[in-house]
Amino acid sequence: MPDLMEVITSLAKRRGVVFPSSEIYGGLRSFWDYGPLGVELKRNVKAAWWRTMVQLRDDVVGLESSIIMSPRVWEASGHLQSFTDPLVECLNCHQRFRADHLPGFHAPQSGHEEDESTVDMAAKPRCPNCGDDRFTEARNFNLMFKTFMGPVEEEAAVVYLRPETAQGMFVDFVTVQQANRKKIPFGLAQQGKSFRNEITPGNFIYRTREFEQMEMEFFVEPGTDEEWHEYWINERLQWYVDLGIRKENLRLREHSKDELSHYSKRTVDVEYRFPFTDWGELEGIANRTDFDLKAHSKASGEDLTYFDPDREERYFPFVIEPAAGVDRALLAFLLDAYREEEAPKASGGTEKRTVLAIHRDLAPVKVAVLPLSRNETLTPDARAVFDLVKTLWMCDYDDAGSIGRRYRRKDEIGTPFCVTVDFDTLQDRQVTVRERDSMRQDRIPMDGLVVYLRERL
RNA sequence: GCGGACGUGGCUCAGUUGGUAGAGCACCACCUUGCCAAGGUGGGGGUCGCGGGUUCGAAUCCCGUCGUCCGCUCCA
Repeated sequence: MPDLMEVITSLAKRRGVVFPSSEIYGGLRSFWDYGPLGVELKRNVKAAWWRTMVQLRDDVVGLESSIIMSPRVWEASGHLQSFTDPLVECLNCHQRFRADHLPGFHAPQSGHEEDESTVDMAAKPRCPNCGDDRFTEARNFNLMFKTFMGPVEEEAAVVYLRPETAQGMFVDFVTVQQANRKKIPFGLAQQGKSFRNEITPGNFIYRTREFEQMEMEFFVEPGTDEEWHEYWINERLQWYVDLGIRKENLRLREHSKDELSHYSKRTVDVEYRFPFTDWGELEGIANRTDFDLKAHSKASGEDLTYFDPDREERYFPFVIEPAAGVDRALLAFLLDAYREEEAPKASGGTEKRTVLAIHRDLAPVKVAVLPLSRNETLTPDARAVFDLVKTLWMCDYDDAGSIGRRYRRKDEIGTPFCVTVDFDTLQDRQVTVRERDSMRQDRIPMDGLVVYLRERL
């Protein structure tokens, strides 16, 4: 098989799942649009997450905070300082490095993100590539997108697009906790867009500058945080398994001390075996301790502690955060579901069959209604079946081309069930239901179709 | 941003030493067909990424720019 990423990227474009943004202007690097099937797929990924993380639990509630927040949020959270990478370029070979990753480099004072600090040459860091010790000045590069609020582009009106959804949940913690009478342990869950001006985006929708997150902040009593951390690590790994990702393509990876985020005490990633890298992160489960609530308390002057009625005292809860990327999860689901099989051909021999064996809950279209041929005697019944089924599931009506061709088209986009109306239907009021994975066919009475499908969807 | 490769219809590509664009697949219509990518006929679609330059003339040469892929780096 040719490179799987190319196959998936091409399939995504061809079938209107995902394609480059602003393409008529040559595209815009690292931005992507979701077409009709992509939207459905993405909505399904998010819905599946919401269902397990919010709907099926009594200790997690939802939130939708704004993308642009007070700039003071990002000062307090540490993102203005710590989301800044000091970059230097080797004057000899022009390779670029994070200055603070070079041995012997003295990190510049962080502060205003546009400062250019002088590199301490006395320390003599060496280029890891060519060994030269001459570098450009360190340039602080903040990963947050900046924009201006109000009519005048003045410094006072600078605001940022959020680089994570989490801060909304910290800032709103007390309000939700009190308004909804939540007792610890409980969590706030949120899905939404985040923005990071990554130095090097790429690999299709794996790393983009505009992306969607699914994050949950779980507030717990200090001392129980490590236990809860373990709990959520396992829950989150299982979520991907339950949605059909093969276990051998998943693993957990512990962050080393020096790669921990500025807010984290311990982080474990759920990783997927992406084709373009050995293992790539799908989701990070971090123990954020009481870092954020404390920081916001201090910066805002508001008391963000929690009163524990059992212990009869106030404290800052610890936070366990499973933070997943919607787009890269979607990519993993696509990659893992893609199959090329040999299927028997009518005229003998076998032929390639492309199947997206994606979990039913994620499939963009659940049912396709296919009249055996485009024929006005079949149309009324076929339309009637379509009009019924579409009220319950995303449904396709397709009468263009041969029946075999249409089955293959539906396989390629992962439609789990095809309902075929044929000439016998006119007499026996039965339809053929064909299942994607097994290619099994059942003859089902039309008035029992919904029950049949409901049992399998 | 640096090094390397590359940008021709929806997809995969061809295009000879510069002479004003082709194929297969896909798509649409009609006919035929009737349960796993069938056949026939007809059809739509490309200012050859974009912008300059050289030339009588450029998809083919030069410059710039945008974008893609692989490395360096980063995270959801």
